[in-house]
Amino acid sequence: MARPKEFDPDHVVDAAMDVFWAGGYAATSTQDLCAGTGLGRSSLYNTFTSKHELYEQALRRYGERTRADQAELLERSGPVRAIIRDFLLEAVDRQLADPSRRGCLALNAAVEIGGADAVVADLTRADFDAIVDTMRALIERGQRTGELAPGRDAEALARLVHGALTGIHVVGRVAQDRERLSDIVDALIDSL
Amino acid sequence: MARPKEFDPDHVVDAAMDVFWAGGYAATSTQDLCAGTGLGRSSLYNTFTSKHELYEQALRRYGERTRADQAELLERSGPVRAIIRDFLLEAVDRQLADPSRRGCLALNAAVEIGGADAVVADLTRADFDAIVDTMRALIERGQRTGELAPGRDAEALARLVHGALTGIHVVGRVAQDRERLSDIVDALIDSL
DNA sequence: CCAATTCTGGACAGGGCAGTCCAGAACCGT
DNA sequence: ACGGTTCTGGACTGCCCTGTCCAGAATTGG
Repeated sequence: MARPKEFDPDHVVDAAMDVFWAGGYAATSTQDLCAGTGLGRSSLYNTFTSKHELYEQALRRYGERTRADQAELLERSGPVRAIIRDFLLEAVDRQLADPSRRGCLALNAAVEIGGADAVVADLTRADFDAIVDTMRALIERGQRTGELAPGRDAEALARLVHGALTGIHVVGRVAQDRERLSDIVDALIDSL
Repeated sequence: MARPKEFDPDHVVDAAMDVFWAGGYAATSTQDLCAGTGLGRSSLYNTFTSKHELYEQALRRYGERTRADQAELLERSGPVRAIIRDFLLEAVDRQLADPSRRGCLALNAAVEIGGADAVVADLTRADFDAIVDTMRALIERGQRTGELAPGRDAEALARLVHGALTGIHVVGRVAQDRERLSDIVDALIDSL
């Protein structure tokens, strides 16, 4: 019917996600996005309406990815303490292995423009809630199996786990040493 | 000797701190700063070399303020659990009372440009360490008085407290309900 | 009251920004 | 092979950005 696109929009969203992730929203220019995705300006604007729209799509993609990771987490067997511990330590190691320390895209988005942009606020809040839901499910499992003390509020504990994760991502942006981050994990796991 | 400035630079730094705090670094223009401080461009640039320099001074001022708050915290008497709890709940209420949800300036700075700007990374890391130091001092006090279990690593616990505080500031940027934040405090205090 | 110095307001410069536009290229169904 | 449609590259627009400059105003010491 007509000339087909010379690129896969899905891959472009992935590439744009990386560019925004590394530079944030405001400091990333449309030229950066062209360079990072390999598209020309026309193709970018023809497929995605605006910089902001592309950012939203990148955020959505990020949410899909992290939700898939969490679903995989729920399928693991064994002590939930170890599952949560490994999950957090993976975040620590990923953060330290990344030379640009980009942290968590949803967190970065919430902090940078979550206060001024309702759509971004909704997307990031949903991402946060998804992590909390996963953690609550794990904690409830531990309480059922007797691994964890049954009396405590699983939702509140899950939110504390999420708080620890935000600490890892935030402090990890500026900290070089592993202890500052792994201490958080140790103290948390010890507290469950 | 010469014509004196028509403004107090200290007050200007305070005003600039508010402007940056509300809008972040990249999204705040020098015009915004002129409007917020009441200075003309010439006066701004005559006193502070550049937007970035003014941002650094605002960050330093913020550090002074928060360190003073923490020193005051250490002078309180009574159960340290209550002291830490009140400290965190004050952060929750301040966050929810603020319609623009600006959170913590140091955290916002670390997340927005801490990965790319070494000076900002140093300043924010120092702010984080100051909070951790304060919390560790309180926890050690609690361990000495027998209020808290003495065996646990006070430094690691202090970093978990800081993680909870980052959670409050990050989630508080996009959450409206108090429970999402107060749950973190409850679960944490219950874990000390 | 004058001279030296610093401050102030506003105009200005150069560059980068997001987004548009158009001419030509590529494709597909017929 | 051709007509209709969509895509692509690159030039272009208008705006806003940070930072500079300068002419005049304000102040103080002598």
